[in-house]
Amino acid sequence: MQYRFNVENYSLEKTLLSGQAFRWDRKGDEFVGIIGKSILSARQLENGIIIEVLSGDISKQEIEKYFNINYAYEEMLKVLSKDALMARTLKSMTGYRILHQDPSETLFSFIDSANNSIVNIRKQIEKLSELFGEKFTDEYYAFPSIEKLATLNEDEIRCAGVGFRGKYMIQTAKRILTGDLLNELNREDSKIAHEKLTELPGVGDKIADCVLLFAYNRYERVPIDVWTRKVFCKFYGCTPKAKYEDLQNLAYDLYGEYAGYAFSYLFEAMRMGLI
DNA sequence: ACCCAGGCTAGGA
DNA sequence: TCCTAGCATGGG
Repeated sequence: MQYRFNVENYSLEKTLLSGQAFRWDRKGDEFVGIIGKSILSARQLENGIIIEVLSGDISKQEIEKYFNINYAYEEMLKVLSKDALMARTLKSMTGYRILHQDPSETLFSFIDSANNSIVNIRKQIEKLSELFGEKFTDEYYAFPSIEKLATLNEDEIRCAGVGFRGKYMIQTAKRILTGDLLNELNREDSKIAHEKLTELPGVGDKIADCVLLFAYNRYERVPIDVWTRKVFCKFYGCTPKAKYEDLQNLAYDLYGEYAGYAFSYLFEAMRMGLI
């Protein structure tokens, strides 16, 4: 099955190969990725994208949700462009979008991101899936289930190369299975959701916000890492050791419901030396 | 041999 | 409340 979405300003390269998702690869002029137990191919058009389901039974609706096809992107551009710094940053990264990924996969992927490099995270997630995920077709494995992660011991999970983060994944998996946290977060205010996420082992302020931004469509949340702090220092007069919550509030005062989008652009631009 | 990577935790000031 | 050593692993 193949779907064509006519959307302006949707860059597959910027979106799928950025640091928000880890299971997409460029294969020639297309991008191939895994969502749940489906394999998808994405191709860039001038005024849209084509998504082909290579394997699996993912629905059109689920694809629209994952890619956030109906997000009011133009409105976001319009509002943020009133700010001079944002206007030029947006232009340098046009088409970067925030996806709506699976909460569990996003959570465990970003627990793996602590003091890690994107290249390593990608390798480790593939290895985790190979070792502990369901094999749904030749060479392709789903991301491990929470139940499976909860049964592992530290030695087993370390075979995926995740190092000290393995024990956090196991502990967090066990904790989640005692309740329904990941679903409950949908109904929580963002600040409460952030607090609850940081109670999980291996999840601090920054990783909690990655999960909220990339898996719960909380576009007002800003994952504040070393690069984001550089942005705050260089353009907003902050000091290097400003408190996380203070920076978070400043971002919201500046850009409100678009703060997460704004700083995702600033993050990408800063990392690539564009600003 | 070092240093760094989309940080977090525990322990002490 | 603030500060930092240590953390596994891979790559420069």
